[in-house]
Amino acid sequence: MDRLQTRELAYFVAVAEELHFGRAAERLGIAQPPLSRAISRLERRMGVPLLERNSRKVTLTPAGEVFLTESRRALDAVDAAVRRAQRAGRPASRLVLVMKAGGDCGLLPDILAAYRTVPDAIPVDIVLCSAHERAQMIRDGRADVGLLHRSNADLTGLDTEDLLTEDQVVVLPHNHHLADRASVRLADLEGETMPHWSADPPNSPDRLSVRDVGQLMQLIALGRAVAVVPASVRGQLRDDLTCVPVTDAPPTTLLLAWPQGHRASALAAFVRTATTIAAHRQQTPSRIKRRRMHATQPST
Amino acid sequence: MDRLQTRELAYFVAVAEELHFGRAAERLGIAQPPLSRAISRLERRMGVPLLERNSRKVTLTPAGEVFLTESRRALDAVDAAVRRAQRAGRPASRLVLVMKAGGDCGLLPDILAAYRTVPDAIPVDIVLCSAHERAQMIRDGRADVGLLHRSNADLTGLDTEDLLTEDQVVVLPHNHHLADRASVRLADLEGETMPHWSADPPNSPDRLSVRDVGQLMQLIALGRAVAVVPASVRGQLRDDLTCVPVTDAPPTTLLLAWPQGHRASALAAFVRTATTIAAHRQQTPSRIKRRRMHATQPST
DNA sequence: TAAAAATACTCCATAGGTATTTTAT
DNA sequence: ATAAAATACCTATGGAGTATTTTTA
Repeated sequence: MDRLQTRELAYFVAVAEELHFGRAAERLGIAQPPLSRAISRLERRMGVPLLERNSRKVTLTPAGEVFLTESRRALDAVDAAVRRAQRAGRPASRLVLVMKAGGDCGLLPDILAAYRTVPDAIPVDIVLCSAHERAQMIRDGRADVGLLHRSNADLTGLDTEDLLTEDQVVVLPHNHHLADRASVRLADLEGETMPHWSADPPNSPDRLSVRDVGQLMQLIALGRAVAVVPASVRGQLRDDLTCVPVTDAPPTTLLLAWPQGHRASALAAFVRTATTIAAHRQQTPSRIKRRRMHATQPST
Repeated sequence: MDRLQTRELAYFVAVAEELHFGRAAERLGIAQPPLSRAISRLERRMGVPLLERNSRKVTLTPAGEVFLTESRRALDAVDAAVRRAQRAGRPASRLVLVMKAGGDCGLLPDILAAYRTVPDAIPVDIVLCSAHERAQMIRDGRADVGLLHRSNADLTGLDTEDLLTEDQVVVLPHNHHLADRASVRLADLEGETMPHWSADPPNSPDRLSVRDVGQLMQLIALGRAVAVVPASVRGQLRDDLTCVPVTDAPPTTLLLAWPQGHRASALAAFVRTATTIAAHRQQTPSRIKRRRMHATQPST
């Protein structure tokens, strides 16, 4: 079989996401019939049915599920190829760093200050974005490097370097019955609502979901939820909230992530600077252990 | 810019590899003029020159270098999407394992025997291939899982699990001046020729390169080279060769690798079985340490 | 019976071919 | 002088549009 074109992947992704040929066609800016034809030709060429359809609904076959995730990954890779080549062409202009607001554990000012003193340092652009977007932006070449928490993200396709490991605290409204405790255990939080991070606006109101820290804190202030977060958020807490250490929550790790296998010298210098600063910082607040991953250290 | 088609990536890769529009066109099965046009349109669309050309030679710009590696990766991802979906469509037929001949440290028979007893085990196809092909085959979906040595391979895009760690020995012809030593150090091998693994037939005869163990052993028997290899090759040595432990060579790690993020149940069961068997085996020959990577353990 | 996918057909944009020119060594 | 890329011009495959039919919940 000759190789698929990205157009065919994109068409399939649209249909698989909409589960409706008409809406998918609209999203793609084409008419419905050519889309139907493209998909059936795709299935014929691949020799595998990807969708079950009748006149009332469209569903993915198991092969279709696999093809959806794989196609997304492949399209990302194509887009990343272009973006990275373009960046390499307009030489070493800026380093784009993605992070969540407040997601730097207070480490970033020192890192930036130290990086500025490095020979050949280039300006660093900070892009703030919601939780799930960060890894994506690195993967598809829109960003060069990101600050993430290990637990928070899917790290496939990224190389990483741990910066620091923190204990976790639970954020509570002042009137919560655990708010005055010196510490709590996870078991004490049994039955509390914990929102999950969501990329899109809430679709199912049955589970609480938030897009950013502001939304999360709002829900906690309203008594609708609590959240276990890294201890460093203490420094940026609203007046109406308080923190209590969670003694048995696993420590969480802040890490730098960048596209797998990338070794641009500006990136390498930034990563080295950041790990140095983080290692230095990690000395001071004791009881916190620092671990190092095996990830490839970029180098010139 | 609208998204590139894989055709355009493939055209660029051909030109970038051949560094000659005529030969690249021939390889692609098209005429030279459309290829020239396609590449210049690509550069115009991307806004970045990828190739410097004059009538005598073609060279890659820095952006072109980046685009070459990124394009290869993207094309792999597209091919992998198809192969994996096809595999998911023809349900759970066989597990394809790639390895180098003799590259299992004698572990594979036990692993296969143990895996056969697992519920829902499926047949395992063994594909033997040369050193560099293995990671590639896993990445592009031709294989499900592979046996590799850490040092030997580029592990980007793969999840891995260490199986066992071995000390290394140097393979020598009987008449070599170090052949009777109880052990040697790396410094003793200073000045010896060490072939490197090569995917393609030798192109530059100045550096010795080999494609498989047979070729390597042949060169050693001829006194043209020596090689530092994992201790387990002792069991498969030709009569005219001998092994001497290298005391200060870093231990080498045999590992299982599979496509990053893949969690098919058959694969997960195989990985679990293999690590269990390897852990068990590792007990017996002492002085060898076992380490575990952080890689994602696939699970149903 | 009605919403939605599949067919039938038509058209044109663009991938690709052939012939030729330009360019740099 | 010549090898090799670029340009000019032509052809035709197949991607996309409109109109219509088929399907099944």
